[in-house]
Amino acid sequence: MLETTPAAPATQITAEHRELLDQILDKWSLQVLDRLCEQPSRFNELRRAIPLITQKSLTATLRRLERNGMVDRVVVNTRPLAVEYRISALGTTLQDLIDALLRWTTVTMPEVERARERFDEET
Amino acid sequence: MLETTPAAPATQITAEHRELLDQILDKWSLQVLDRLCEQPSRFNELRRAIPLITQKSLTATLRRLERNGMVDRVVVNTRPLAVEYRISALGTTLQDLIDALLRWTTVTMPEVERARERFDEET
DNA sequence: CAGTATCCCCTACGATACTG
DNA sequence: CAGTATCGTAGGGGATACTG
Repeated sequence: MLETTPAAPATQITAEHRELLDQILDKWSLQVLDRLCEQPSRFNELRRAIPLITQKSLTATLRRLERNGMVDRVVVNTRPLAVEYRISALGTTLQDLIDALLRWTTVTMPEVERARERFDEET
Repeated sequence: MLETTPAAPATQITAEHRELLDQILDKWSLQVLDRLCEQPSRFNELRRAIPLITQKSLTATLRRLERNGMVDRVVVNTRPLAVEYRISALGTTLQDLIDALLRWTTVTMPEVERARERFDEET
């Protein structure tokens, strides 16, 4: 059988793909990354920029992003100590993707809303 | 200081943005959408294409995608009944984004792996 | 074939309190 | 300031059984 797609996209989603995306497209990461793409920020600056996030979640999100190499944690040894988070070189490769996702949601939202209404009112 | 980015992206992530993305970038949706972009599929075809998904999760995923207007559910009234899922017009607007995400993960994965090792071995 | 219906677990997240 | 530590909960998802 020769009916495999001629120009196969070579994009099979594996468990690894999904795991990585899960760590970067999770509840808070996009917002953190988006902010850090604009400017390096300190811990409490991020909290203020993302008002609904809790300390715990922000810490967890930053650790995860740091572990995956998306964010650099820079400790400035003043007293009291200061910590700055910056997008990493690897992290910047995400910027276009994030922008594209945001643009997509913005453009698509109205149609989605209508689709939901249609779906919901079908008894 | 005039160093604000000249063409500001105007992309503030709101709760609505995140809610929509959560419904489309969740655990199984990408795989389902990816498959449906390639070809319309029946329920059990999807199960076979995505071996690890459970019936329950597949049903839930398809309903959610249908509700958001990404997928069309077409019932063919044969006996026993057949149901075909197809990507919708709205859904196809996601295709490039999904491809971009997959390409990004594929390209980035090795560096991420190295970053994780570095992070993990720092005691 | 294309699903519901249960039960159950686990963990992601929030709330709150405390610390170097 | 920049976090840990602890407790408690909601719900996403799995396993299994059943149905038009």
